[in-house]
Amino acid sequence: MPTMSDVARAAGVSVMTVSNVLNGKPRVGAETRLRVLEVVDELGYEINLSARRLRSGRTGAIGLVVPRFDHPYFGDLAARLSSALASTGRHLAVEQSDASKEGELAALSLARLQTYDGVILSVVGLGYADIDRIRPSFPVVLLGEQHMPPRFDQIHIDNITGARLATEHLLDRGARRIVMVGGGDEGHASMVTLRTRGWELAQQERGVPVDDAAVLPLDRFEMSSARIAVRALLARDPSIDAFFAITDQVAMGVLAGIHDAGLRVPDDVQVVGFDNLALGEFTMPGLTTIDPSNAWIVENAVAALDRRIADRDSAPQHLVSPVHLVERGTSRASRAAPSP
Amino acid sequence: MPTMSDVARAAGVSVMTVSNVLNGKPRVGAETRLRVLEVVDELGYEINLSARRLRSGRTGAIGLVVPRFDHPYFGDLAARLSSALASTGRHLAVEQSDASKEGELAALSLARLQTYDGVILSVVGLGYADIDRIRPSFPVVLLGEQHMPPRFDQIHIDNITGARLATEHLLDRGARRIVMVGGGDEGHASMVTLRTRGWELAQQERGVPVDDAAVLPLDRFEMSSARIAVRALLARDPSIDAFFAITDQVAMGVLAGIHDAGLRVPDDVQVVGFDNLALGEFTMPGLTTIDPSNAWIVENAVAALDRRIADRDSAPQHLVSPVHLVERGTSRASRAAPSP
DNA sequence: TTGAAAGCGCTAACAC
DNA sequence: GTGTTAGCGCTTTCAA
Repeated sequence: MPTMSDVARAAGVSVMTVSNVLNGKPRVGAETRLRVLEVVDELGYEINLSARRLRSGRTGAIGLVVPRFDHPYFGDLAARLSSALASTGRHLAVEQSDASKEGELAALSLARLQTYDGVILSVVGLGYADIDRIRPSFPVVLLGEQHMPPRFDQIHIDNITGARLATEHLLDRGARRIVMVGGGDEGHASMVTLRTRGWELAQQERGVPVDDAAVLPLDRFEMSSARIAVRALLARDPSIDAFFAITDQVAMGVLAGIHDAGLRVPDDVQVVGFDNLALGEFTMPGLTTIDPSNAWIVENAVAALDRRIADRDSAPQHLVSPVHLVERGTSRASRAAPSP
Repeated sequence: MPTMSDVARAAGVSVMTVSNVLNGKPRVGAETRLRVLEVVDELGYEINLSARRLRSGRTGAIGLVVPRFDHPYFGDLAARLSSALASTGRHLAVEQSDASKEGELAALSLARLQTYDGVILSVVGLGYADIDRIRPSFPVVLLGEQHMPPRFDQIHIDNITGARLATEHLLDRGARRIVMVGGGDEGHASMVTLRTRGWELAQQERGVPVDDAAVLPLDRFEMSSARIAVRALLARDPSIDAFFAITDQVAMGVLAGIHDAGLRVPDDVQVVGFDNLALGEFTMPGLTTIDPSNAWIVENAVAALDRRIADRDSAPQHLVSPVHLVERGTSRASRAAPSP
């Protein structure tokens, strides 16, 4: 495996010249540059990023830490981030925080974070203390709703507004008994707590009494858990005429549960999700949902990270991404024909 | 940011002793070990992985390179791999090969691969030449059907058998005109070519004439492309009574297209997919599909990689993962009632 | 425009 | 059981 000195020797120059050529430094003769590049090609030389990092600090790699690889929401986020970074000559590596919790080295260990120039960290499921251990000087942007040390940049989704839009929409379309699937009060600002709060607020504002029994908590936000819970609930309470699912994935399970119960969507029961996964266009009928503006989130996360990489002491930003309702067929049309 | 010498100084020992403690080397006094660990904790020391890698070669990180982050098949694979590796004290970082093609440094650049102890590379969409540039000594396991330099370990899915099972199943259930969605002949052993071949073989064996016009090629294996193509096709050819979709994601689009055309599944048209995504349990009706045995693939990929990391000259293995049919509601029941 | 020296933080190899 | 020495491959600094 050739090193920079091998290249230097073969090209008859010093290692510094090779380094300068490879880093695009200006003060190199055109002829020298050409010769070096030829030798690089010839020997198949590739730079050792560990050595570069040890000396200079940079790697060109950005990390994204997500709860799970197999959740489509994070797949979408990662793909968008990857494209955004590729256009600036960097690249993305994605790690999962869930699976490694048991290991000695958490995905959050500084050791691992340090291999990146900066990290975007989805804090779903992570505690304040986990995050507080991260050295303040390390460039991190947090994604998520939890209350986190304010010294970090953080981007929230406007969960309350989103949940409110969803619930108001269902009320507008004639729903009278809306079950909040995956809801609850976790005692702190979390996705679950906030979306449930939005669901409550919308009802209060419309003068609809909020029934705590209409919150259907879920152990895990998986399709199968939701399906089973919804099927059982519908069997014992036929008055339910709508579901607000805490995520689109849960909504998929809700749709299946409704189908299992022999009911029709949206005629018997209406459904609204949250996330606007690509998938939602392809359920039958299409899933009405809340769009959390992933493009906006990615754009601002990269900007915040770049700002922090450039200046580690810049004031931390706390941003809230806009949300909007995407109407499809799982909720009833107001007057016009429903969209496909 | 404290270094190992800081720890050594504070603990009144040499850096080597600190290193030995942190690496769990046996020949360290119990008292010394304890003192070192205390100081590590106190200073918040974390090892510098770049330095370790530069010196020793290992990082504890395994790379997985996939075509796209937002394809659920790879999400599933990544999650499984991550768990498998976590149990051996290592961790997984996932990179995307698609987005960076335009960049100077491909995801395949040795520079980037080198930051891992070993890499599992999904070769969908990558060319022979791309892969051939990888230094033979670097531990890589290839995942995919393309013809690749035989010096690499490679794991294939048994695409022909899978496609055959799918097609035979449709024939068994009374289908007479089966469209292969996403099929084609790419002129070399690729997922597309092989699955199409299996579809042909099954028909030939049953004495059903193979109609080349029944291959519906797709630019991209996305739900929306499939949906549009299927809708259009059904409009002009009502004799179609089944679709074999090249992937489950395509199958999702096929189901939507059939629905758009006002036909019912499985009564009017039957559908079989390929991948056995979790999603397939939640379409209505559930998606009949081919299971490519991801658990088997992950287990064997890790084993092959470990073998190669341990001995870079071990003979390359070419493995074929078993496939089987998963019957759900998009194909007709033979005699018993259909599963949910 | 090019090069020599120093050292980033760690561990292999060997001494004690 | 613990310490010393050397050096992984690169870039920073400074000199030529």
